[in-house]
Amino acid sequence: MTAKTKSPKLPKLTSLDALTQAAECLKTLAHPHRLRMVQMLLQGRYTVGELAEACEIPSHMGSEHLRLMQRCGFLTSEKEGRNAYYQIVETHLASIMACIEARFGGKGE
Amino acid sequence: MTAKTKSPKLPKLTSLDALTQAAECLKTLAHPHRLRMVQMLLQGRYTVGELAEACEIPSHMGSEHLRLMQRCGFLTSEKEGRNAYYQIVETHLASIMACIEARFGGKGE
DNA sequence: TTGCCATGTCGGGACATTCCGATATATTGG
DNA sequence: CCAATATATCGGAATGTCCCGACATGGCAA
Repeated sequence: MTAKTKSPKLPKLTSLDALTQAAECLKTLAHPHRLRMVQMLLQGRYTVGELAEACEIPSHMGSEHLRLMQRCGFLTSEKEGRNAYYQIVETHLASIMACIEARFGGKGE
Repeated sequence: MTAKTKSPKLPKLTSLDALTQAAECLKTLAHPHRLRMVQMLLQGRYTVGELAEACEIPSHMGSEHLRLMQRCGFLTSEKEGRNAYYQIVETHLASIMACIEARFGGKGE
């Protein structure tokens, strides 16, 4: 019955659809190597090989991580000779990465 | 050799250990129902049943999601009669949730 | 051309997550 | 006491993720 509106606070909620999208993106981000790649790409320009080496993984696996993030709308790529450079297009990654660094020791701590 | 420092920009990086922890936490957060629960708990006080109902899932599944987030250090619980109330203890959740809302339509959009 | 290097793609095995039904515990009301 | 409610836990089936070796593509140099 409507009289039983016992809830003293009515929360404003994001739709479950939007949260499902958000969860997809977070899942894509939730990997140590992908986090490092994003952190690097927020600071400079790197090839697949450089990103993979910084993650201590073979470069063909780096390529897969980068493709995942591209599918999800985080990155784009451009080729230069036999190298491929990736760059960030999802601008919100900067602020999310800042939150993560604030919690889990920023760079170098 | 040290002479081969061809990198024009030297990025400051979070350690892979810290990023592994961060990825664990992000993976815990990366679920639509858990995101909604966190969003609600940032605004008020709710029982397991209320949180589960808002996610349109049976309450025993809500209980599992809440336990996951508790293990990860996001939440604590207190019992009151036959109800259980959860609350947020990881303060950084507020800023991360704000980033997510900024990207995926905040509350009500 | 031939061969090498950087990148991208495919298939599979190992492992983790998600969801659900069934069951367990604890508290309240009758 | 018994029954009903709220929460928690267990086991398993379906699904998804991670990592790897193997192979494919395209550019560059000798």
